[in-house]
Amino acid sequence: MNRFSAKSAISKQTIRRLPQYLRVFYDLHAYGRSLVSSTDLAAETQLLPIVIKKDLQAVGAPTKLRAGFKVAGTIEAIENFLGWDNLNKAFLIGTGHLGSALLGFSGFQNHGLEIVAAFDTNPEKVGQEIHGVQVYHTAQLKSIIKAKKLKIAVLALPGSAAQGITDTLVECGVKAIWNFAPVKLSVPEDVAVQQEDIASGLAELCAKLKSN
Amino acid sequence: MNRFSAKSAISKQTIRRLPQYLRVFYDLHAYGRSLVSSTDLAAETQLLPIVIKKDLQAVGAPTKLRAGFKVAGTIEAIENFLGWDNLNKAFLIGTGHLGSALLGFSGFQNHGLEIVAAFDTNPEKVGQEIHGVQVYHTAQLKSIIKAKKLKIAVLALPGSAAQGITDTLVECGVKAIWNFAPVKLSVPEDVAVQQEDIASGLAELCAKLKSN
DNA sequence: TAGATTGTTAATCGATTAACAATC
DNA sequence: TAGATTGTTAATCGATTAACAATC
Repeated sequence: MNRFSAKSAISKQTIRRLPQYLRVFYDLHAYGRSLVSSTDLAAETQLLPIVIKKDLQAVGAPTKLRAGFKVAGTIEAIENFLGWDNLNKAFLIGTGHLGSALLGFSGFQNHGLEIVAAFDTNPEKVGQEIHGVQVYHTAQLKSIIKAKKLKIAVLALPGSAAQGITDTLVECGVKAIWNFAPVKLSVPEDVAVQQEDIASGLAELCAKLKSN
Repeated sequence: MNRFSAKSAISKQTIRRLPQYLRVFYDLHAYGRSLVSSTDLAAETQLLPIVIKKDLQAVGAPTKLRAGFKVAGTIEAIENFLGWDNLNKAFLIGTGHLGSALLGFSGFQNHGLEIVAAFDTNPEKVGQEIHGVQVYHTAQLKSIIKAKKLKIAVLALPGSAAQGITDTLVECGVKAIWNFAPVKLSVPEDVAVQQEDIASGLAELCAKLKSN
């Protein structure tokens, strides 16, 4: 959020909870429920009813007064808010352990993401298919991004290579980078970066373990 | 944090930043730096100096007035706070794409975690070694946990199986669960759970992308 | 000394939680 | 109607940021 863009009324924490709601609502929908109250959702999610109410309100989920949230409409509202109502094409850089696992994670299809190409410099990987996705040499990065008009990158490579590749991605007009390398990336402010650090979660767990 | 345990003075966000500091300090140490100021660290990490000062203060990192933080001592302080100064033995349940990737992630050795066994029900996996870790049948879970006195579990299995396995783990005396399955686990309050939801990060990225 | 830094308290900001009115 | 719920405003809590004193 920079000082020129409109202030988003929706908190980061709310956004992080949305996929959880979505999963519950998919289940409810599959069971044929058409309405669900925040108290029922609270039992299911271990969140407070007021948190759920506020979160769903924030994305404009439709309600029926005194009866709860409309299941089908809420799914639409969340998917629409996140842009998950149609698939965004993305590509992966780095097909090591983590990268391969990401390619095998079919769940992304439910999350608006379709990985249509992968890149690596390892000659044993280039030319192969991993979980149905073609692996190209990183040298082809620019031409393929431009040809396929890709805007979303997933980075699963060593920290030392991440910033260099990022600069290339920015040049090619990539607008979103999901970064699993343990380095903070520098990008222009019109490029969205989401930094994942698996060690943060482990640190939290270890801190909890010590305090118990 | 329940109402009986002492209130931890250190915030969750601070804890999540500790691994990042640790990486920077390892580098500084490797380069032979013995002192570093919070302003220098700020340039490196893209955090504010005051954030760094407070975070490191919270874990008791040693300083030299007017000169900054002592590199070696700060590494010790962070590692000690997280319990990463000696390896904790852990085990993995579920050797699918993600589980295998976790086994291949050598970085855990730097983060106080050593995965010494893996479990799966798939007959093609049982009896194999993945990245040097033996895969046992889930039926052997109880006996191996007890024999090896394991206290930390890493869950990388389908959501539908997670709670059932968790109940078994709790019975066996497991004290910490790092859960990659997309379900909230119910556990007694003396068991630490860290929930990872990869979709949360993707949701954040998509929200940023839309607002740019 | 001057200046850069840590140390520490206060102010601000944002998210969560509580309270209660409005509704059917 | 009574009661369960959403809707909405206020209070609380926690984390971040600012300000400035103390230090060498």
